[in-house]
Amino acid sequence: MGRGKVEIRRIEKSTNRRVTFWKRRNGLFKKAMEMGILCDAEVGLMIFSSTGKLHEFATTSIRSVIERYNKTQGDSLQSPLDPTLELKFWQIEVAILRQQLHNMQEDHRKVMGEVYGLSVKDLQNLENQLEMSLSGIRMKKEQILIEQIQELTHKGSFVHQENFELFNKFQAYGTSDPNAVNGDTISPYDFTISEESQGHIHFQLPQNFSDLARALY
Amino acid sequence: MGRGKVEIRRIEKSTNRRVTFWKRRNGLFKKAMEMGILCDAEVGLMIFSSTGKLHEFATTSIRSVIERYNKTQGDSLQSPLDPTLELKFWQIEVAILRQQLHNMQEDHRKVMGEVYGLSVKDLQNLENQLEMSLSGIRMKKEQILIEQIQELTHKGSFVHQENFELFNKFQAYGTSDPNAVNGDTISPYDFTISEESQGHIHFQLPQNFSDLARALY
DNA sequence: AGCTATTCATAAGT
DNA sequence: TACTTATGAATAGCT
Repeated sequence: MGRGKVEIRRIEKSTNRRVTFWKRRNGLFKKAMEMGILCDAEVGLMIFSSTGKLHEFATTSIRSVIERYNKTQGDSLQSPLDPTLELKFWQIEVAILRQQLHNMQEDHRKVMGEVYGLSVKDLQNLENQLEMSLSGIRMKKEQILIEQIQELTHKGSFVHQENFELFNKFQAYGTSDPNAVNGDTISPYDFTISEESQGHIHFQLPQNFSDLARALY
Repeated sequence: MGRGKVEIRRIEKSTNRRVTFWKRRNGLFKKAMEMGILCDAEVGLMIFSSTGKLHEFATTSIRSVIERYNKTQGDSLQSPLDPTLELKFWQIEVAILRQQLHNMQEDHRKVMGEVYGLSVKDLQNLENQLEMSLSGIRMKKEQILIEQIQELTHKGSFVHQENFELFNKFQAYGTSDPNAVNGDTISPYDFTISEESQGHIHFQLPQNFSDLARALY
């Protein structure tokens, strides 16, 4: 990355080395942090620059990481320190609290996952099913209307004509936005059944239903 | 980097988390090594994965890095020379953890309250509004039917009779369970529009909608 | 475990 | 010293 490929070997020019050190130090810290967050890991990073200065990063604290390291690796080398009873007490206290915190985090994640996941899924499901359901009802209605037309076709012309006009009125009611009948709105959550270009009836869920689903993501 | 930008937050799917952990672990080690070589630095990196396993990298050795760290930083804290300060460290650690635990509990309560409360409220709201909305649509339909009757009343008896029969057919369609028309079920989530004793049309939400609301309590 | 499409990091340049 | 940009690297989502 950067202008041209770079060989991995000590940068001789100290100015360049210092500049690169800072750039990469920051990059490394960033990635260490991301690793900690993304993968739920405890990360500790210590860097001594060529001038001897310490640069440290840790998701928790370096000391915590070192402690954990010592515990993991074997206590033999760990403590040149005097383990007084009180010291031990506090260390145990820390261990207990860490455990509690960990459990709490697990709980929290679980609940979030379940509630959010389940709700969204169910809501989505429900939305789809409502759409399918209405679609089914609409098709049946259309079918019935068509049957009516066919029935009427077999009657005398005058009566036919009269009935056909009536049919048209019903159809106008049934296939156009009901609000259009008198032009006002029933409620902000009305279903809208609107006539589309192909003459298909489109069932639209109340806007806020989708909003609700989205909000739960 | 990768297909699409990624939010820096805990990866919930453990499989993905493990995969990402390894990819990034290797990336991090590589960059740590490059930093060590390019900038002539001593680098130590410790990572505890979410399963608790230790992953370490160092240009020299972790031990060396820790010792240098202790020399540079916390002679007083880490060394056996001052148990009082050591004690203090652990006490502070306990205080920090307690605070985190407390915050976490607060968070947890808040989220539970909001998610559960809000969802149920919204769902209830939505259910009511759907009912109101359908009720409004139904009333308009009835009004239109009534107008049709009145119109027909002013026409000749034969035509009137014919039309009235037609009207009755539509009414039968419009006020009875649509499933009754041909007897099958469209979907388990169908709205049902059923004729009640007073001839009122009752809009019934899909059963699972109420179930959903209840489940979220 | 490999493969790309993409985003990211950063070496030079200004 | 800090900002910009052309490029090489890292890696997320898929198979």
